[in-house]
Amino acid sequence: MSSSKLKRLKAAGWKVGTTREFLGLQEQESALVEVKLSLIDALKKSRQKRRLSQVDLAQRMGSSQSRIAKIEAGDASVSLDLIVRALIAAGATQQVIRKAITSRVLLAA
Amino acid sequence: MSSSKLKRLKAAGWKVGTTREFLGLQEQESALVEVKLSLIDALKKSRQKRRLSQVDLAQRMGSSQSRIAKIEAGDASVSLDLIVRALIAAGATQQVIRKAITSRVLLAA
DNA sequence: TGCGGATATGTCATATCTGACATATACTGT
DNA sequence: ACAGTATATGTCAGATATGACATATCCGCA
Repeated sequence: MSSSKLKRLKAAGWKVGTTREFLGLQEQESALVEVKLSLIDALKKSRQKRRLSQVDLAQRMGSSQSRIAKIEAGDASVSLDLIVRALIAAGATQQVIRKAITSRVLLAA
Repeated sequence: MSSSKLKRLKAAGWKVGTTREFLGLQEQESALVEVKLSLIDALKKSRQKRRLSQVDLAQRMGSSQSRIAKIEAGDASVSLDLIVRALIAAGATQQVIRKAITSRVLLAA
């Protein structure tokens, strides 16, 4: 393939490399949502393992019970930052957080 | 320790359980920053490995070159959501993202 | 049945984040 | 020196996330 044609294709937004080397926007969003959900799952477990109420956890991280409830409910208004903050405040270790990152879309290899 | 005293201590924000079972707010924030920085490092590597310019990556994820630059510069205005979105758009795998999560504060075990 | 603790849901003013734009700087090849 | 490409920095209006509050629901337990 000529260099100029390649340039035009890239400019038009085409994936020039290997098929499926990159995810589309929709898939990217799915991957992010799955990562969030798996972290939320880990959060619930961490909090319960430490026997913290939502109020306890909220205090530890300077938030409120209602927001913790929204985090655990997977509310769309909740950021990844907040989820990870909650995990940290709940005493989750590096290992726990790492393992919790899961996604069907974002393959392991 | 009496249950009522325990309650008062908890109310006052004291760590009642094992010493250092939980991090203070300052440490929590440090841990989050370290996680962000290590993910940013992985992002730079992923992008360069795929030979994507900041403009390329921005297009893939519907953002702008200047924002990518700010992400990679560790700008304080950048959310964890955006960092992970960028990693996904740069084609980082689950494994890469997992391994990138690192923090001196947030110990592995 | 009623009480107390825990969790859920809705709303909102404010704080924070975002893409876009302009512009600057850095590096390469000619 | 200049053109082309990549990256950096500052700004800002609009979008999104946040803690706080009120209130509802759920679940033992006396």
